Amino acid sequence: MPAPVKVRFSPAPTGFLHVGSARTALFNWLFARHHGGEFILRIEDTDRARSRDEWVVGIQDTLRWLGLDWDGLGVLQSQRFAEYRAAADQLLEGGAAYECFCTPEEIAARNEAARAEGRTPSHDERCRDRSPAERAALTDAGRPRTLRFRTPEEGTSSFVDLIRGEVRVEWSTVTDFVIVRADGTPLFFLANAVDDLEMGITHVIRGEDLLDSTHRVLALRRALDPGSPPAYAHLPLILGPDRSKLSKRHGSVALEELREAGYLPVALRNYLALLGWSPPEGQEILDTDELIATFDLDAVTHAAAAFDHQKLAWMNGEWIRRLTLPELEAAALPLATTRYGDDLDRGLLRAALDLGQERAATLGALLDQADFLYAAEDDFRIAPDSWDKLTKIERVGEILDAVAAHLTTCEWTPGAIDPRAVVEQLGIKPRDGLRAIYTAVEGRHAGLPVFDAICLLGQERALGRIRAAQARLTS
RNA sequence: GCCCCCAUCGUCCAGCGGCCUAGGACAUCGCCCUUUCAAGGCGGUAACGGGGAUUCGAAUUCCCCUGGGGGCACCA
Repeated sequence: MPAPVKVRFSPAPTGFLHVGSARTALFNWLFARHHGGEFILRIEDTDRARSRDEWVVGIQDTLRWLGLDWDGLGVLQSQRFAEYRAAADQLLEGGAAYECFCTPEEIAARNEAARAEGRTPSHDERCRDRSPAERAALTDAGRPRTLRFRTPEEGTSSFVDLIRGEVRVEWSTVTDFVIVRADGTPLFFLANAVDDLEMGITHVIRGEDLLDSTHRVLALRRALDPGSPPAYAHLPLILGPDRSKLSKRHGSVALEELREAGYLPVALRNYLALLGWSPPEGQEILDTDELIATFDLDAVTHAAAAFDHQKLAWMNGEWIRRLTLPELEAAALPLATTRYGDDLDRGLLRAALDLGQERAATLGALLDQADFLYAAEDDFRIAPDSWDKLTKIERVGEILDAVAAHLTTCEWTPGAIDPRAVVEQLGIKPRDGLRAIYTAVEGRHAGLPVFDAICLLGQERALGRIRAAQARLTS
């Protein structure tokens, strides 16, 4: 029986969760769930200066919202410094690591000098073989002291990546690296290797930006433990639409922003899963059970993928349409209360969602179309570009007159409110004439089906808005 | 500069030596439907970066070039 799968998602709490990390979390989660294994959340907050508690909370909150539940309580590396210290001592005693007395300033100056002379900047490892006497003298002189891991001077490092196959690099191009800061706190390499070992992580699935560092982590791991290290799989990176590094400049890349814009977790999981992976049958729309059932690291792409907001929006629309009305209402309620208050009219919300469901790409866009229902008459505003369009409609005054007349006399039920006939009597095609009504009543030239919208709004308010438009037109 | 990874339509993927006159999806264009805008239906445009090599046969294998991305921290 193969060892049970155990993976971890290990973000640094230095900011919000963005689509790249979210995709990494998702792939780890899918892999664990597919194999019936464990998915651990490990917060890598060894850099106390950059880590913030609020980001720890924020990342957990976003992960829960995304639907990626983790097993166990979640681990904070900042609470395990004693373990890392013990491991560091072990490495120092065994000679795998050594004390380095170079200051950051000195190293920077040497690199600068190297560049000036046209040489490749590289750590010179001058502290590598200092005698005990030298070390004592430097310590007595009050020099700061870091712990550096000793990498091989020659030979080749190689490991088999689950996605890319064998990856190799010459040790001569890898310099010794710091594993304990001068202040005694551990760095990523140390904490990472120690935790993966102690937690029994079987598979490390992470971004390709960490590919080169794997050689170093593996060397450290070997110095710590003779057993088999975890298998590694490096995911292709997610790029911006222009294929450059993904950043704020490219629009919403923070999951929280997407959440606020009204993207559905199920749609996000679906879209993110398809960025760098595809199921055997090639379907585009997959629910989470299907994702779990068909996910396979072997099918992960090798090349970086560009993040495409348009496709995400399309997919989100697909998922909005698949929701039942109660599900849609539940999904939209948090955003709706933010807009309209906690005591908003739920019946009105439900009716608006029902009318808008088949056309919206995001919950936010859907609610944009509902704003006119919640606007008090004093606050009701018509979008400038929409008003502009209205004024250009031929015989718009006559149209508004006719519709107003219809609304004063017609029965006030959903089916009875239908001004198409009166518009047609003017010799105007309903298609062309009705555009004005959208703007006058809904404040925008494109929105919810206007007959139903008028019905929801009520006779007084609907007529009031049409008359206001007429007045503005003649003023 | 050095090291590593990668390379099929604008974008995301399929293709894993013959089934490819290269398939699907998003986007885009046209038509239909239509209570605006959408959604939906139908149809179209659009790609194997270049050069060698292997082979009866290459998008699929190998090499070089080019291009893109990543790494080279007392960040992770």
